[in-house]
Amino acid sequence: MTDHAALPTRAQDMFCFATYVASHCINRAYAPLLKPLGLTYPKYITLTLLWDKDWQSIGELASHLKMETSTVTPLVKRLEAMAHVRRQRGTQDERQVFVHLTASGKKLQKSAPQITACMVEATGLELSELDSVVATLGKLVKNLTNTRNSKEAAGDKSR
Amino acid sequence: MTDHAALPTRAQDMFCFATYVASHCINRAYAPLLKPLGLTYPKYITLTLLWDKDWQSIGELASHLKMETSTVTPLVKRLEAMAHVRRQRGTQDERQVFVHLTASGKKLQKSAPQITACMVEATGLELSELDSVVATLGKLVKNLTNTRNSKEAAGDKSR
DNA sequence: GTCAAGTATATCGTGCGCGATATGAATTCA
DNA sequence: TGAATTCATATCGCGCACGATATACTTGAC
Repeated sequence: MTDHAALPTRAQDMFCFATYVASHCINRAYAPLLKPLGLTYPKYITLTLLWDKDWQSIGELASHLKMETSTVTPLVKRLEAMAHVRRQRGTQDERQVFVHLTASGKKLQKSAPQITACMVEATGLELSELDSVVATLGKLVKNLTNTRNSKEAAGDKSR
Repeated sequence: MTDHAALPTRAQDMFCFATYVASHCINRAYAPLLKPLGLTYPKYITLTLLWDKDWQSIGELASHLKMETSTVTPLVKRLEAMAHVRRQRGTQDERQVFVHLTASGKKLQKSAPQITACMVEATGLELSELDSVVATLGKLVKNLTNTRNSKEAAGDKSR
């Protein structure tokens, strides 16, 4: 306990480390729940986005996931190989590829509430605590993504 | 209103999704700060653990990172290839491999405070908010790892 | 129409991260 | 002592995730 350092130096005290570790632990906790469905967490979360809104483009999905299209493209292809989604070139703009659910992809949604309940239960945390984490991390993500693109987007007049 | 109705269904509202996305955003934010040092975030966090305590075994590092040794082994080998650490078989127990810092590995520690400050700044969050996230995710990780290894955790220490 | 610039997705190489499996050392026990 | 078991690490195959680059399509200037 040193009082002169406001910023932590040990990995254990850093929010980055905590998020990094938690992310992998959550992934591992999901694995046994998703395995019976033949899904991984990235595949599952992509389906979740499509359950919320079907027919999204690769770019749209990547934007929600905060990921590069170079990650989403093969991910969607694997989902297509499992026949859960289908890819279709846009008619208006042929550069775009729209992803939509098949019957089997829609069917998986029925398993979601059970899986969510399982995960919340496994954390051993109150819903209020989880909500708080979601809110704070949401702000963090917003700020990190904003600062990345601020050079081009925002005016650089102030210097 | 049942308890079930209180659980979110949209990906955007789930703590898993929030943690997943935040983890990758943090990784991306670190990249430009670590690139001048030739490091990635997993390499950096491993060095951080060694700065806190030098001469740790592969298993010890894996335990702190909450990762499999199959992940840590090649990670440490890459750090060794960069001459930041050296691996050495244990003399007492020759199954173990101890990792220790070289001069160049120790030297990198000087960059850490600046990097930490940069990251905290980039989040745009108060230290109290970050501390809160660390605390809650810490409990989450503890609970998730406990349920996985509940058998061993029960009465192994008493021997 | 044609050329230039911009956009959406795809491809490639590298670095994680995991489970399953292998190898060799240490420990237990018959 | 020697066989069986346990343990620490290593290896392998697969699935992400990224940046850099390529390709095909669209838009705008002329």
